[in-house]
Amino acid sequence: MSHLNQAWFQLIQDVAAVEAELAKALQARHGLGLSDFRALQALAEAKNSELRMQDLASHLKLNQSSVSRMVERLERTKLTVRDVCADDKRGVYTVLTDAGRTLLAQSEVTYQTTLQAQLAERPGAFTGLLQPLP
Amino acid sequence: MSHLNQAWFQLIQDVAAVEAELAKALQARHGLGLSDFRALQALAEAKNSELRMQDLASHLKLNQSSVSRMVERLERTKLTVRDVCADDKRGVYTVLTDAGRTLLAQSEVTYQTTLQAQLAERPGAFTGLLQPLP
DNA sequence: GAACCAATTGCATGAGCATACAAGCTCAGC
DNA sequence: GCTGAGCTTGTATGCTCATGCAATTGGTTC
Repeated sequence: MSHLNQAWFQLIQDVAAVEAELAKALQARHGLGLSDFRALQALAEAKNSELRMQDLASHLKLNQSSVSRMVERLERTKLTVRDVCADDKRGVYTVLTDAGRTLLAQSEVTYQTTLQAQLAERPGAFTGLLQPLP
Repeated sequence: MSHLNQAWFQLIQDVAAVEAELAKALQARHGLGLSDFRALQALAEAKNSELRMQDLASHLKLNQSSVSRMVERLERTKLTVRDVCADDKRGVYTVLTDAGRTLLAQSEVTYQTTLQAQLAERPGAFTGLLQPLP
């Protein structure tokens, strides 16, 4: 196996391990999946805390159907609500609720600290990949 | 969102995109999943081209049940065969067949060229992977 | 109405968790 | 020293979940 090949395999596994820890922490402490968390983040950053399904999909690099189902989950737990957009009735806005904003704020602490801890545990694994090289 | 946070998100997406391309290429040209491919690689590198389920699992960082099902797939397509080990009758070796070795050899070309192409398409995203930083 | 776009729904896949099952090992008690 | 209960180790199976692709439904635009 070539050097590049091995390096890639190693990277995949390091990335996967960190992601798994992030997912576990969010799930355990806030009952939130990783994609769900990132969706909330995207909404919070969006204008009016709302996005169309499509925009959410392209931001998260998920396809329409996955987003449709994800939003279904988020709605079931009252973190977002759907809202038809007035100007184009084909479209649906997904809007962050107050509950969603609150949970997001809490989750972000978990996410941030877990991420830092995980990176610290893997010194060298991501050198050059996260900090723009000096 | 913090800088680290953003950088991580970006890395995840780049990695996911490359992995998706690898998976698509392998599936399209050889009818092989990415994990399946990596399993064949692991077997080829192992002594006698055989590994216990467990060892396969720990190498691929998959859990035991996933590997059990994966090996089932590989066997269905005649790429591997199961073989009980004589010394510990609880154990089962998964052994690469000639067909498996042949398919692997072909797939590795696809994998390698796709990987290089993908990395080349994302200049800067993976600096530090190719040349270990000086 | 024809072509198009947005969102949802049906179906298949690959993965994890919990559990069941099977083989071998240990050791107390006779 | 033999036996059998209980533990350990290795594999398989049932269920569930998130995701992708393909087909569908409903609204829009020309």
